[in-house]
Amino acid sequence: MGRGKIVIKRIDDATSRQVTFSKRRNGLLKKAKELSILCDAKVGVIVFSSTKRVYEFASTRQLKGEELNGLSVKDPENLESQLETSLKGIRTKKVLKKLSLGVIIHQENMKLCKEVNVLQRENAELQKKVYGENNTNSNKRSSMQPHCFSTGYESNGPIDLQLCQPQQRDYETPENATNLCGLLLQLLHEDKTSWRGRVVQV
Amino acid sequence: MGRGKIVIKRIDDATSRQVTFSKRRNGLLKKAKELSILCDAKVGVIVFSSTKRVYEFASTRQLKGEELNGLSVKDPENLESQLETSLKGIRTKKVLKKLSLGVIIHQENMKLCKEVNVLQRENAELQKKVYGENNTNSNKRSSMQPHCFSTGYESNGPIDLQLCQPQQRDYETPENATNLCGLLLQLLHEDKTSWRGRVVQV
DNA sequence: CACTATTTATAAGG
DNA sequence: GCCTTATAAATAGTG
Repeated sequence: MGRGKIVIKRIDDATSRQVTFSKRRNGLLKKAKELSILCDAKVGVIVFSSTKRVYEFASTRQLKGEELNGLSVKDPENLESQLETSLKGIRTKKVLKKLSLGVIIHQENMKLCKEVNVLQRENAELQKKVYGENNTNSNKRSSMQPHCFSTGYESNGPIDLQLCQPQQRDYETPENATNLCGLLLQLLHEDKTSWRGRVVQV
Repeated sequence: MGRGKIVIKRIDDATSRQVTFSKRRNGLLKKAKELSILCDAKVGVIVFSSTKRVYEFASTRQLKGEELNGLSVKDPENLESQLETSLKGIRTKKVLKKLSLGVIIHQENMKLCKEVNVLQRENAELQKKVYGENNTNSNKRSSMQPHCFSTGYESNGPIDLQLCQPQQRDYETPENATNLCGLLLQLLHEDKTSWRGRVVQV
């Protein structure tokens, strides 16, 4: 959407990158706001510039101060109200459930690992039969490890909140993270700092 | 940007709203991804549909398998310690650790499900070649249950823990405990007291 | 930062 | 959902 078409890859020139960052960041935040309004959805966007400045949009926090102080607890738009509803009746068991869920997901993970390994062996056998012994290597896969973290999940390393530090560009170092957790972390962090209007807005 | 101009206000018609939600959600996630790539920024986007599904994008880097080997649910020392550092000063760190682990494991589960499905398809093909069409049934293993995603877990895909529910629910209010949205809300709930009654100035 | 030529997103409608 | 098309919006390149 401009004078010329661009390829989506890191912009090398620092100045251009900064300019584009500024433009597109605003665009993204605007879009986020529009989506939340048009479709009545809860949307959160957080952007860390390479200089570690934070820009964000969060639809659940668009309420004005007065709304947050008063009746908003009953407002269905209010996150807290949602929490209230969502957690109705389970509060006393929530820790147990969380643990249960964790265990179950973990068990499922183990099961899936086994399944993958079995299938891989089976596949290898079948490949032999179909293509002959000497071709099996070409289809070899590395086998799964017990806890199944070997496939390189696409998300995070540790969460980096030290926003003042220059950005590490060493991709071998697991230094930063953004994903759902990171986002929520930041949202919580923002809460901690009172959500004063120091960032954004559209 | 369409056949007609629209005003940014809640779309009344539910169907239109859903359609627009879908389109704009995809657009937003795409933009987020582009921004993160072009400008080398960390970007997180999370969208909760009105049906409680969660869509997210988070700029990430691919971790190498080696970095993740050794991480386990029972012994998440690596992650924990990394989080410990990053979350210094954040009072919700305990919650967030759990949350991070949960999300990571969940994501891993998605990948495993995908992998299993791919392997099964491969297997089926090979079986045909080896044993012929009419024998495939005899070797059919019990396939992954519907709790597996049929499509890959991508950064902008919907997350729904209910689809990954491995076992019969034998704990209470499963509808809350097995839904990611619910889980997140639940986890956030632990921090609710820090939100409640806070004066927010915009 | 302003300007616009272009590309991109998307509203409306199969 | 997916496809098409006309049009609105975003924005790349430029001054």
